[in-house]
Amino acid sequence: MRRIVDAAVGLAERGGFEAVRLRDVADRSDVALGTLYKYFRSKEDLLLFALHEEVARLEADLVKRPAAGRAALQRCTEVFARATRGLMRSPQLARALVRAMAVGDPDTAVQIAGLQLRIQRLIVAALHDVPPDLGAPLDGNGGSARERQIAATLLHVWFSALVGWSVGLHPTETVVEHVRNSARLILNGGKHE
Amino acid sequence: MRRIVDAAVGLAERGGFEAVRLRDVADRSDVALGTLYKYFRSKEDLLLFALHEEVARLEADLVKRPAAGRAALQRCTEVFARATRGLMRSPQLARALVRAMAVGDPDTAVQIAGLQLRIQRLIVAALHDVPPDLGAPLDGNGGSARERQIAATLLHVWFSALVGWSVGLHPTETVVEHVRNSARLILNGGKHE
DNA sequence: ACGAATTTTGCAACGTGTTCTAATCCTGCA
DNA sequence: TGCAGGATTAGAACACGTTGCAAAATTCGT
Repeated sequence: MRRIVDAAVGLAERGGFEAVRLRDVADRSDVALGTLYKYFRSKEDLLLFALHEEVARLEADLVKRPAAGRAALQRCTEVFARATRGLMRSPQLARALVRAMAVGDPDTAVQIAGLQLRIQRLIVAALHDVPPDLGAPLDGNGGSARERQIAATLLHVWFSALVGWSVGLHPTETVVEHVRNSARLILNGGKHE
Repeated sequence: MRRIVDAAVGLAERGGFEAVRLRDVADRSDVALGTLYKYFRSKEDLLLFALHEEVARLEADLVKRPAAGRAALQRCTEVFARATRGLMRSPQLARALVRAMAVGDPDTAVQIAGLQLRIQRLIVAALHDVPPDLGAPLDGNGGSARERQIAATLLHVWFSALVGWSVGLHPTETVVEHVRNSARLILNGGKHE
């Protein structure tokens, strides 16, 4: 099962979503197609699992070295910058993962919701200027209501920008730009410092 | 070609994205599969055309009866509310259209960009408290920089919320709620009036 | 009204996600 | 050691987006 995920990620890194042909994944991981479908209900499910691991990496990174900076704007922008950079280690993989989020069925919705909450928690922590507490319950109750609202909004912006990028609307750098601009708008009233 | 789009929309209204089987669309519109592919490069392309018509409806609606209200917050929330209500006339169709936006290839990206700009123009107009000028160039230069930034941010929130809804993350009403909350945060500093 | 160019048609074929099945391979227990 | 129950396999089969192609229908200039 580790092997399955690794094979899928390997293929996605090379050729993105379409390159993850489940027959190939099965071959590469020395597993029959049926077995693969026993572990993962669909292609999206499989890629979502990879995304889960990616988020875990981000969490670990932010616990070890929390976003620093005097202003909340700086800190939360840094979280998104790091998250984006992490994803962009392999743009093709990133595209595949984003797509998996965007087309999931209701089956996968639960996982997506979980991922959202985890990232939101990271942003709230950055706004609050504390290291994220991975042990805290995922009920979206950390931080103040305002902080949670800011985090939710920026998360939407980030996601939407990622989709836009993955579809070919704009280049890599623009993703973080969008988030930064929105964060400025919210936290600074829109002024450029 | 009208017939093609109508057939596709009809099927999408019943069963969403998956129900739009291009063979069925071809049958229903008395057209061969090959012809269909001459007009539309892909399933997404076809649905995006339907979305284009939906946006045109929204534009016409907002020109005839611009969003009213004393506060910018009120007006721009109303734009999103009307847009969402328009889409939700048929939730299945809405799901199909949202999905088409989220998975387009670079070929379709241009159209998506155009749609974005048109909606953004509508929001800027509402913020500015003038009826939208559909004749204005689509270069995203209407309104002040701040207004454009607000519109861009809220558009991201709306889109992301729509994707979340279409994937099964949350119910219909939540979509506008998300936008309203973000708009409050930006325009009112987050206070509930 | 004729012939050339273009469009449309009908249909077969391919790729890939997904499902199904019968055979085979464990694994743990008596 | 032998066996029951579950997991795994190989591979066929199905659905649907997409492509290709040769024949038929339509359009258009003259």
